[in-house]
Amino acid sequence: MVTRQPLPPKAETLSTRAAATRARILDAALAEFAEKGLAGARVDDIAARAGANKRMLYAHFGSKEALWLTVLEGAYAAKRAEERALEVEALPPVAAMEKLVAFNLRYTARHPEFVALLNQENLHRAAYLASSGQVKALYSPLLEAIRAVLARGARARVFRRGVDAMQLYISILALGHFYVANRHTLSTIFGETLDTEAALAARETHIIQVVLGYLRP
Amino acid sequence: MVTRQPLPPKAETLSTRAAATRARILDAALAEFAEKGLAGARVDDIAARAGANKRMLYAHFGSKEALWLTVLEGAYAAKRAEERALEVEALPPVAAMEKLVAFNLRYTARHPEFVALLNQENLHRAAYLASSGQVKALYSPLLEAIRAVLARGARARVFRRGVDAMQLYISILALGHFYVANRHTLSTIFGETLDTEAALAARETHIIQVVLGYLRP
Amino acid sequence: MVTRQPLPPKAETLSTRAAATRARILDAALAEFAEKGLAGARVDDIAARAGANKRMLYAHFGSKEALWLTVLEGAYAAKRAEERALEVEALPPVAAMEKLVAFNLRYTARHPEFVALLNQENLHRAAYLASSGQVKALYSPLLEAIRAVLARGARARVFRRGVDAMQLYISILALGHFYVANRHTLSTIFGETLDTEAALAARETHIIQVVLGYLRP
Amino acid sequence: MVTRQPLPPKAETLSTRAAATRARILDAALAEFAEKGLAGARVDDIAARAGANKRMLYAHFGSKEALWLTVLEGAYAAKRAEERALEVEALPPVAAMEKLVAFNLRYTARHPEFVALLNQENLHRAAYLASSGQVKALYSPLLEAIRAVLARGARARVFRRGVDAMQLYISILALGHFYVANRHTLSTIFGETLDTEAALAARETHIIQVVLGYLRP
DNA sequence: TATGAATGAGCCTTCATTCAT
DNA sequence: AATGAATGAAGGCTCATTCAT
Repeated sequence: MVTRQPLPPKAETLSTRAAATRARILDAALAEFAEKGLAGARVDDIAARAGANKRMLYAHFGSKEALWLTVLEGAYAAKRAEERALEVEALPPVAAMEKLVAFNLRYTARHPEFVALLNQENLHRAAYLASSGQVKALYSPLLEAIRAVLARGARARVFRRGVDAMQLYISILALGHFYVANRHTLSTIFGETLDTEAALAARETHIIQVVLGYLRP
Repeated sequence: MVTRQPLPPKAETLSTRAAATRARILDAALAEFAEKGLAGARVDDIAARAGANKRMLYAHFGSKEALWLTVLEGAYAAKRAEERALEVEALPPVAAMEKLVAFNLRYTARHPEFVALLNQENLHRAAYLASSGQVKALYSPLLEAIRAVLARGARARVFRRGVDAMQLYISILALGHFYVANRHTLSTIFGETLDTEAALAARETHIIQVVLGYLRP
Repeated sequence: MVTRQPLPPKAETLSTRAAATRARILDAALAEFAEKGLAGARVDDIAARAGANKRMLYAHFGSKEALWLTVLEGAYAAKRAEERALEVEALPPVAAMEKLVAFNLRYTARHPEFVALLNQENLHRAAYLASSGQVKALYSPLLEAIRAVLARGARARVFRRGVDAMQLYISILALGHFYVANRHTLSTIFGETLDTEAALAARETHIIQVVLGYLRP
Repeated sequence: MVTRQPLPPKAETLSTRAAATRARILDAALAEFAEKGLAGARVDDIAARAGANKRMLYAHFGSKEALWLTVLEGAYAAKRAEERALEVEALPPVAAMEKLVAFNLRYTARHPEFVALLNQENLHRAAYLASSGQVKALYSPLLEAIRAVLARGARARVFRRGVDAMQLYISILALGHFYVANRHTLSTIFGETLDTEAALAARETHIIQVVLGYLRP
């Protein structure tokens, strides 16, 4: 007679469960890191948010800092994925630039965690990111795409010549990112709330004008 | 006849010593906070850097967080003091803008601690700054000055009309600040060193072009 | 020509001032120790209450613990002084006992600091008091006086014979002191406020009945 | 046929271990608090006495003060449990009173920690106990029992009438508790050792005489 | 005598991490 | 894979005491 086995833990089942735990921990870590920074984040709180045991965090990621890096890479990848989906290469030059500028503001506004992660990582002089090697590959194609757009615009005489693609991209990032990253101190300093949709729309209009105004031949 | 010396100014002497200790602690705290953030900074390390007893830190400032706020206010005040000294209101419009843009980049590059403080404070949603009330007063006059420059420029037909002073100033801050704040992650991503004087000069040229290009009528 | 000396600090003046400072420190220490105990009391707070410099506390008393002992001795001496002034030896036996019982309750109620000091000192197993040698001398005459009253009462057949004076005095202390010392926990436990004058009067009636009821032949 | 064992009761096992740690901490805390009071007690020492990690103290009790309250409640509950086991309601009136008086002296003598805790808690004006709400419920039944004994005694004409149960119980507590609580200062003052069994027996005889002498009709 | 500044040890509490099951 | 208990090393803060004037 066969002894009835208690539900055999199928490999698939287990790995599915494990993957779910892993994903929950990552989400929780993203939120916690974004709120409190690397030093301020608490491993206990991450585990609690994830509804997981603290030990699992170590089983999956090894350490708080390794978890930080994984979260950081994920954030970069997610942003680049959306940015790539814009397919600016396929648009007319002016529309392409408008889209790129607006996207960078709106994405940042939608993902303040991203901003928080970057700030922290810069505080650490990109120490964790440097050990990644994975992020750099994400940005080469983008610069190529921007160069192409600039060239098309110049040929069509809607853009000035001699624009450095990297400098421009940094400026585009800056005009959107800085606003969102510093919205709290800026709101305090200027006594205006910069978080509303109206304020964001005003900012969008302004920075599109700045970039396109600059690019005019 | 002997001139009797008045009682030596003990109070002043003492407070001079105390003031020196206080100043050393502030300097040390600025460095420590900039390097490690609020949560990452260590009170022991601040005291050690200052060559002071930890207890004095509490005697003078009450808590780590109160010290943070004092440091933050000091950083804002220092920057605004230099910025005010530019006296942009006294310059021709284009020169004024050029100077403001260049100053903001250069100051930020010279004072990466300022950047680090701001990032941290934004992570805390400006909670400490909000309780200050002292910083806001620093920026009203600046906006007035920028408005005046913009108006003069528009009248002289070297600037476009309808430019929002606050938006423009935020953009000026952004173009310089973001570059410096994110120089580590940007260097990693783009595989170029952005810390050199040459890179900084190139950035200066670019952002002046962006702002003045945009302002063209 | 004679150089005019600045006000010569007369010995008398100085010692008067010093004595005043010393007295203020003692008062402050009594209050602080009574409120927070020996371990809980803060030297800074004592100095602040006394309006004196902390250094003076050390100049006058040497250490926190020495100050504690001085305060303790003073408290005992003050109580014994009032108790002696009752002159129970001069009263009829029953009236004498009534007076002694009532006094011990009322004094304790008027001087909760005394209670607090005793509790603390017992916590330390009378370590400080033992090093005093001054307090013991205060109580020998009292026991003698009680013995005399008991003898007179027995002879007059209003008191039972064979009563131990020390046990009785401890009981008299207990019946008053315990009530006051534990009024907070007792109030909590029994849900009644024991601090009012009415409650105190009821207690007084009760304990006089207990002692005199017991002493009945 | 093999009896399949149900899953080993992990939860229970674990909680058993945890409960043991918790109990060791409580014991250690009782000793430490009794010796040094709340302010004087050292969390490190409690953990060391318990053979536990300091962190566990916080995991189980949250704070030093919460631990204090738990210890205090436990001490009250332990005493009341023994007192309840006397079943004075089942005894003849005089025997009941004798037993209650003797028990309170002997329990206090056997548990000087209880005395120390009470003293401290009164120093804090019962602040912790007040937040408990658990202790009060322990004493209502006792007062009822005493009232019943007094009524029986009065009916049997062995006790006087009109005795207040609460006052009497406080007196019973006082006569035993004060002696033990103040044994160190009293020994010092009267130059006799009050800690010996002989001294305790003498005290027991005396206070039984006091209470029963008072209760005589 | 009196003062304000300074000190170093130590306190309560918290943290990232690991063990035992 | 998952859990709850446990750990040791700090971390922020406070204290009694002393120095320099």
